[in-house]
Amino acid sequence: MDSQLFMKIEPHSMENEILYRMREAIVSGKIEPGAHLNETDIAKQMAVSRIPVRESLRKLEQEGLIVRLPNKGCFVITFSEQDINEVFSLRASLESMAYQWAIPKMGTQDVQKLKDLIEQQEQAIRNEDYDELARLDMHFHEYICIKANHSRLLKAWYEQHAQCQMLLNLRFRHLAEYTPETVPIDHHRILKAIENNDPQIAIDLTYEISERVSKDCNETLKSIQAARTAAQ
Amino acid sequence: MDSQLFMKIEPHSMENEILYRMREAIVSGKIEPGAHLNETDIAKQMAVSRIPVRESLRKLEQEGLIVRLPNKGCFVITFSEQDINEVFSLRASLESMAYQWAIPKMGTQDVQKLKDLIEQQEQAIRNEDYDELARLDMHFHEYICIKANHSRLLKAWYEQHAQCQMLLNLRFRHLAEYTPETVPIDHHRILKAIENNDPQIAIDLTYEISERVSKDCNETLKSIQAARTAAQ
DNA sequence: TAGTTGTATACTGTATACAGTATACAAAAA
DNA sequence: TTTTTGTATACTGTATACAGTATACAACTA
Repeated sequence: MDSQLFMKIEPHSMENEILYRMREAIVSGKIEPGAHLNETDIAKQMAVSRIPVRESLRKLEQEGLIVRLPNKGCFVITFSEQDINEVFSLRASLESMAYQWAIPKMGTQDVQKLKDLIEQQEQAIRNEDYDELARLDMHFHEYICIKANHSRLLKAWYEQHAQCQMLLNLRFRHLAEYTPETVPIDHHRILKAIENNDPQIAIDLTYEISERVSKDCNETLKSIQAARTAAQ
Repeated sequence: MDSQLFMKIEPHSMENEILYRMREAIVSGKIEPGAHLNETDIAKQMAVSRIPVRESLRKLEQEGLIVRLPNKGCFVITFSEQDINEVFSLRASLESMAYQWAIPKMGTQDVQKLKDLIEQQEQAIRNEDYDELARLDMHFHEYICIKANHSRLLKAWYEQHAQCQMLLNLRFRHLAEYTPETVPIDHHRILKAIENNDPQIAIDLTYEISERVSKDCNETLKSIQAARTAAQ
């Protein structure tokens, strides 16, 4: 075989499939926070044995999306005010580090790529496609974290990010006033800091944005709790 | 039962036992970096089935102590220069955050506790008990990270710390000039910053120390590699 | 001899089966 | 009626068994 005819086949374990589906269901909110995840049920639904389900649950536990209680099973994480503050503050701290590592390495094609992402975000807002907006929002930050070229930083960021996504989805479903325009506006400001090769401004912005979103999520949490106690 | 007669029994799964033992063996260097971890062998040695061993290996993978290759198994992590830089830089970044969160909360009894740890370190050096010194070194930083009262930060720190310990053990076994005195000296300087309620100085010190230790470990790595190529 | 293919072996990945534990609820006793 | 105890049930934790895959090496072919 002297030329590359076929694409590489990725080792495709069931576990990755299971993991991916469950993570999606939890992050998107299809499974409610606090819900009990029954291994046998999940295994039956997906037509696999409990073992790969268990192993996926382990990974989700490490990612912080579920909590495991010995001999009781797995439960989707519920966020307290402290949890929300933790998630966003740690994410902000990790992104700050990412800016310090990434900005010196960034060239014009990186700036262009980020510019494109912002434009796509504006388009998504015009289309009222907020799922797409959330994805593009994520890609903007992800791009910078990848550019930092720091695998451990990236891994830690992904873990916090999954929980952020979960909270942002929760906010989107429950908060009346949703202001999608803030996403590209914030990103424009960050991009400017990148173009000026000034990590410190990007870092200050990150903490500012983080603070704001954290506040938003806390309000959402309170309104959900208020609605729940009112219903009872 | 009107009074507390018996201590609570912690749910004691085999897995925790297995996890603890394997982690210790890897961090301490009893198992060489790069070594293949055979599930069946380990299960046999510990007289358990492969399942709890597998689950422990998953956790070690998430902690970054081992690498899993699909259908090939688990291998103890080997550190490249990039890995070493990553581990120490991320740890420094996390500790910086810990200082910002912890220092405002610290009182005289915290300072006293840290002072005691430093004294114990000096005693350990006099006793030439370097295992104990490593433990006390760890406790100093751990105390601050716990005081930050940020569970996600603490979790991320523990993950980096396990790899740091592994590298420091490697250095201890291979590096000729070992200067244990630096540990309490550095800690004295950090403690002073804490007493002065000045996180920024503590942060600057952390990066300085991190840089130094990182350099040391990289040198160790090179000397090990040089010894290996010479042997071949 | 060099390169390819077949085959054995040993390992991981998954399925099934059973043991251990938590929980809810009914029955019994105070 | 309230508290305690027994019991059933359903779940997780673990063991065993087997299927799928990677690797090494022998046999074969050009």
